[in-house]
Amino acid sequence: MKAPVDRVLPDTRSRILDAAELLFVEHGLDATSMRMITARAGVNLAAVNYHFGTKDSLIQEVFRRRLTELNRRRLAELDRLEAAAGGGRIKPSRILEAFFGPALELASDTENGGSTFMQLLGRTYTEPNAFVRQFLAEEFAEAIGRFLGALYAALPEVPREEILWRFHFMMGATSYAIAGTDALQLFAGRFDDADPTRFKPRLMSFLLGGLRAPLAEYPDEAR
Amino acid sequence: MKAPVDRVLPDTRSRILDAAELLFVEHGLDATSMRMITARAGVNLAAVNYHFGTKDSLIQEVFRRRLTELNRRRLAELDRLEAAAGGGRIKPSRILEAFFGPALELASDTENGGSTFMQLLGRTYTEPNAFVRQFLAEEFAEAIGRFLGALYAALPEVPREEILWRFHFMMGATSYAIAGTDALQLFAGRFDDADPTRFKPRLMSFLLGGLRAPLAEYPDEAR
DNA sequence: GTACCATTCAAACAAACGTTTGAATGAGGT
DNA sequence: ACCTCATTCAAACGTTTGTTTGAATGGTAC
Repeated sequence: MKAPVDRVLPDTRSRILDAAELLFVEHGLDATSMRMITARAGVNLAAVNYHFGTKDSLIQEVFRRRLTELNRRRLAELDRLEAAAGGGRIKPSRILEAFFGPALELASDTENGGSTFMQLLGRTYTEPNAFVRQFLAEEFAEAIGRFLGALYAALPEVPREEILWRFHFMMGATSYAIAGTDALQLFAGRFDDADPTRFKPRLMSFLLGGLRAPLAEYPDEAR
Repeated sequence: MKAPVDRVLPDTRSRILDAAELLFVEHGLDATSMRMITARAGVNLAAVNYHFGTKDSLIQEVFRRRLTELNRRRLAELDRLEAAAGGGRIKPSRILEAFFGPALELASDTENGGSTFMQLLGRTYTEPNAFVRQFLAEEFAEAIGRFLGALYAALPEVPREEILWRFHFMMGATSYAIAGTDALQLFAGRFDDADPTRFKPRLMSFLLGGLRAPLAEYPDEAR
């Protein structure tokens, strides 16, 4: 039926992926039409369906080609930490660095479209589209599981559920820092400098402060 | 031309707004069609255009009716704090409570659709749609300006740009906590309890820890 | 040189989109 | 009783959507 060669990437495929990535950030997944993509990529309208099958498959591939590599790097860093610790405890700050570091580095790569993609990823975490959610969850499952386990081991005195929540909060803060800076102009004109390479130490400091914050009390009824 | 009465809200208007709010959360703004909205609201297709003009105006009204009240409550709380302090310093934790407290309370109101709306709001912060961004920015401008000013005054020893960033991070963490819990199943099956009333103390503790974190050093080149 | 096959292309497809229209409806004021 | 006017309704409007089709194109292998 449809079996495009995969050993050699014709330029068309990459051009489509790059154009789609850019347009998805500018207009969102739904608001980006096939015609917009093929026009910017300078290819024929039918090329997307020929190379990727459907628009959904194209979306999936836009994420997959970057995410696989990102999470591979994260897990490699974690492997290094665990090997170096040799069964001993790992400092939480190192774990955070291993998880959020690669993301922030990718977010500051403006030459190969990494920053574009990270903006896209940040705003797609809250995407309602069912198949995108499903796909992202699968792509992240392993990395999140591993890093949660590492944090549990690094902070044995903190309840696991608390760590779980704080990891969630940290991902939120990071995604917004990357995706939301120019996306929403809530802080318009207030940031001198939104370059991820520059705010990385700020963010890491914030995340670590949040992770280490004293445990709150949990009344049965708030207020 | 088009001047519907505004002193009395016919049921149709509210039914449309409620249905739209729900569907926007489920499918996103673009993926929700007029026909889906009117079908769920049980009204005629033309009713939306009659009552709101265009789909964009409807979107705007969905946000406006809740946001105006939310930010009014936030500013009222801040007014109280500033009056009580009488020119003296206000504890940062109180300021955070005044800003994020009302949002979390609205997020736990499942009876009047408040939680639905807060999920919608959380994921709309990163919405690429130009007119939505513009509108949200205007709606938030006053509150953000006031609260930033209050934090500057409460933490005079912290550089303003640092506070700005941390406020951004805090908004990100909060939005995710509200919008991302069930939206993306990254943490699927891991949360026992996603009720906002229950995670509020957790989040507040995390935010305060992040706000108070030691300042990072800023090397000219990271790594 | 010719047969093959992946790729490109212009054109068309049905379906769904937001919006408009003009007639029907029905409660309220005079 | 009659006029008024906000509201509802079924139907249609012209666009745009993602996808499909069948013919052209052009390099590679024999």
